[in-house]
Amino acid sequence: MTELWPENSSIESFEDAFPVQTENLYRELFFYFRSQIKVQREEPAIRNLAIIFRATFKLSSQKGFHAMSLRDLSSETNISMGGLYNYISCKEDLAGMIVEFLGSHIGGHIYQHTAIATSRNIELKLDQTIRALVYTAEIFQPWFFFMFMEAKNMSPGNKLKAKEFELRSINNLSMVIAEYQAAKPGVSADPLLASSTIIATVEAWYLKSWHYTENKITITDYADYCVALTRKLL
Amino acid sequence: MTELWPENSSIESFEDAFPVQTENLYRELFFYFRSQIKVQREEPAIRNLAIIFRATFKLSSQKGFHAMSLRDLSSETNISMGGLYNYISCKEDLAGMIVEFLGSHIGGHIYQHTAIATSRNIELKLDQTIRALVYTAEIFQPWFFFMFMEAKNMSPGNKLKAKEFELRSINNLSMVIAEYQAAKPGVSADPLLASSTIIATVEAWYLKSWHYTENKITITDYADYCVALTRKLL
DNA sequence: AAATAAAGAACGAACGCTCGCTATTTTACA
DNA sequence: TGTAAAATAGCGAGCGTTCGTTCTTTATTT
Repeated sequence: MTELWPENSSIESFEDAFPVQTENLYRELFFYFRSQIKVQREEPAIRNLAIIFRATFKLSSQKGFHAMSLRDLSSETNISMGGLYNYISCKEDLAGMIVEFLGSHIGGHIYQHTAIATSRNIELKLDQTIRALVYTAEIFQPWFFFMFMEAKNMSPGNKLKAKEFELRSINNLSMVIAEYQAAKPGVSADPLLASSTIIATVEAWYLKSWHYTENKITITDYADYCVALTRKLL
Repeated sequence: MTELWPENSSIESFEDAFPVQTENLYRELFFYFRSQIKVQREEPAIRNLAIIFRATFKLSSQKGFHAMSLRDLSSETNISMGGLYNYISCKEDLAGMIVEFLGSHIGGHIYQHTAIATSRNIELKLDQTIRALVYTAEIFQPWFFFMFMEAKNMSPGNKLKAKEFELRSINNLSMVIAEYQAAKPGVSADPLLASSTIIATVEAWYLKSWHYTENKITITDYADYCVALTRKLL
């Protein structure tokens, strides 16, 4: 692979170009929350944060965050109750960290990174905006799933953050669609309804991932489909 | 309004024709579960079942079913702890009744009622299948929302029922789409991907109802949009 | 008077969370 | 470089509280 994103539109080139690398995810999370995490040594902290968050995603996707007890989390992670509390201030804060990190840190990168890079060609910009939505949905699948499913059960502050994150993705897409429509006079679908269908289709990827793996639909298939869908809609 | 569903495609005519009327909903629910409900006198039973189920939808949409305690439910309904247990056998059973009643009783009617009635004209059949999905999503909004959001947190048995219910709607739509495509040789979109986008769009109506009320999009607008969307997709 | 429905105190289990303690790693000095 | 001291990380029993559930008592309806 010599060409880079966005000229090369594969998920691999997208991942290479994306500011937050999967292998550095929990390193970044550690530094993001360093002031509120009691463990200061990098080596155990990053390792345990990865273990704790992955276990949280697993357990809360199985039975829901509220039904997951900290004793469940303790035995899933092999970290004691007291050990867990070196990384979180309270249970609700664990959900808060997920929302905050996805919303502010990762979300901040998503919109800077994708559309702007391809602004010279509006067709390409629209395509790659859609593709970036699908790819981030894939790369951060457990994060998005958690955010969608648990948002309504969170504290008001965290609930607000989750809602703002979703609205940002809708508005960002609507703007790109409006820009596309301005450049193509013949096209005049309702941008709001169109973007809500597109977003819902992207969301389906991480909400019903079992459905697509069962039917052997790959992320590449799905990204291509979403791009084609968008063209048909507008 | 003289014409009846499906020739008249408004939600009002759909409701008139639908076997389960809103005003009789909790009467039907009472008789469906009569054997396991301790209160046998109709008057208080139907009244309290309506109060209990509506409060369950309200509270669990606010904080999640698991986080809703039976003391929350007791004070929301003004029914004592002991009183609640005259209507449910345990808390999980309350979720089970919702899944069972929506899946078996109401769901049983949905597919018998809609598509078959309009089988003479495949275009009309497709349109009215979509419309029926949107209208039932509207009429039973709290039920569908609950089912979607709480399914993964339920007992294995209830989880299975919820999944079967969703698969039934996907399969039913896929069949109608396949039938439509067979009659229109030029059309050849992937029925699975198309139906998953359509279902996701319908689901968006009851999952993000706040979004559509904020933007003053009515159920009629949305049903029209979904029909148009389907035509564009295939 | 008999039967049914509603009430709410009481129970054991499980919850989030704390805290005194042990184990491990780093630092400081020889 | 080796070792004692200091600092950090991890542990898990136990705290007060709240949970789902039960059961006896009271109120209401037939």
